[in-house]
Amino acid sequence: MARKPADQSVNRETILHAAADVLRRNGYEATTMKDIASEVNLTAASLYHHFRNKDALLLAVLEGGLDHAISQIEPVVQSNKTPTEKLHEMARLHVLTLTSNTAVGAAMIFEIRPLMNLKADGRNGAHSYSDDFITKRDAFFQRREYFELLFRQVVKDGMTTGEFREVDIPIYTKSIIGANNWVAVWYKEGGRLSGQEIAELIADGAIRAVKSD
Amino acid sequence: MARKPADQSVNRETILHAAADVLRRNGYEATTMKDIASEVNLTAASLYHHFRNKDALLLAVLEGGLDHAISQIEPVVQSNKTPTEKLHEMARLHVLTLTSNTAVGAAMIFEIRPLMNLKADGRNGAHSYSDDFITKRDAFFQRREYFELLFRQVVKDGMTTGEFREVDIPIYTKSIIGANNWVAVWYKEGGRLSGQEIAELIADGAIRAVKSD
DNA sequence: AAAATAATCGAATATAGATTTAATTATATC
DNA sequence: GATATAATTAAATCTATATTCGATTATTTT
Repeated sequence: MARKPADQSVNRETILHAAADVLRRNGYEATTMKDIASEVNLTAASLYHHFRNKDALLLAVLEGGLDHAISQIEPVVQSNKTPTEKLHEMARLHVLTLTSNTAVGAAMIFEIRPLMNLKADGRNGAHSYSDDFITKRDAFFQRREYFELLFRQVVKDGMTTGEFREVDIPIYTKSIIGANNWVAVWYKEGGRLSGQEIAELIADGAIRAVKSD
Repeated sequence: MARKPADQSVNRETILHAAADVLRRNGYEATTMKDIASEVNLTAASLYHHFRNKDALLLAVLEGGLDHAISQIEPVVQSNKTPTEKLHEMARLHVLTLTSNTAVGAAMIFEIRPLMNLKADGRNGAHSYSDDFITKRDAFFQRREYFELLFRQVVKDGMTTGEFREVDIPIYTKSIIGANNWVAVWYKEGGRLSGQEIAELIADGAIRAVKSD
């Protein structure tokens, strides 16, 4: 057996989905190429036809997740709603994103640290990361800051219009995002509340925390 | 060289502190015994004199962190303050715990998943976890639930007294804890605000989210 | 229907990293 | 001071991966 017939063949997207799933279960470091490969009925070796290496594969998963989240939030910021409405909708969509794709959601949280603090190898014989990987990693973090910036902007606008009280913008933005992100940690499908309901409740709380008296 | 003179000798506590630090930087999976050993000028082999294995060592760090957090929160719950005061103080102390010990704080977040989803080895030749480890792991999670329960109880009390609006207790508790926990992700010493200030601000937000109108 | 390209695999390579073992030296106890 | 125990190490072991390589078969292009 070598190349599989067309209908059993696997494409990049399929691999990314599977990888996200494995990542959610095991985390960055504990995820093996074999784990991912098995998920799509390939061997580890075959993955290297689709991705340069493990780093590249896993980073691609995170990029996809972040892009999706941003694509949800961005239009809301640009709409002509009030800051209150915007913030509510943004928080709601953020949580919804996390509940509907827990794989990516959890990755967005748990893989940050391994990515931030790349093992300072290089001296010892360990694999040092490719330039390409570092570049993409940095771009990922910039985009992640942009995501947060979108929230900050709306909080700021709300303070300007007087809808929001005078809060410390970075702190409150991070609090809101933190509360949202935490959902990815505990949410399990089939629980008492739907993703929709949870998103709504959490968004309500976010607004309450910043609303003027 | 074999046994070092008394003043260069290392004890269990010292190792745990160092381990917490390495853990914060690298995370559970990426932390090697050598990493920890170097931090206290030992060899990896020496660690096995103090701890049965890597699992036991790392779990000990988490246990210590959680115990400390609980020891901070528990007295507040048992005090005769109002629920509003209690919740504020609990959130404040929780955040303060995280900023003053970021190592443990981050561990409490990032090591949950690797611990929850232990690689389902056993079939293949991989090391399966010792019974002792599993037992301690489970105890850790139970204690972690207890920590959350303390918050839930106060939220519930606040609803009873009417100080808090009718919120969904689990969701709001998790939101508050999530916002708090997130601090461990972004907090860096020497930033614009002190841990004290940050803790205060976040606690304010937590109260606002649940306060009655 | 050749020729080129894509997708896959088994097997080989290389290595890091947990754990074990046996030896060595420092403290403690008697 | 002799004996036991504690702390440490270097070296060996063993295994799980990541990654590479060459061969093989399926599509696609010409």
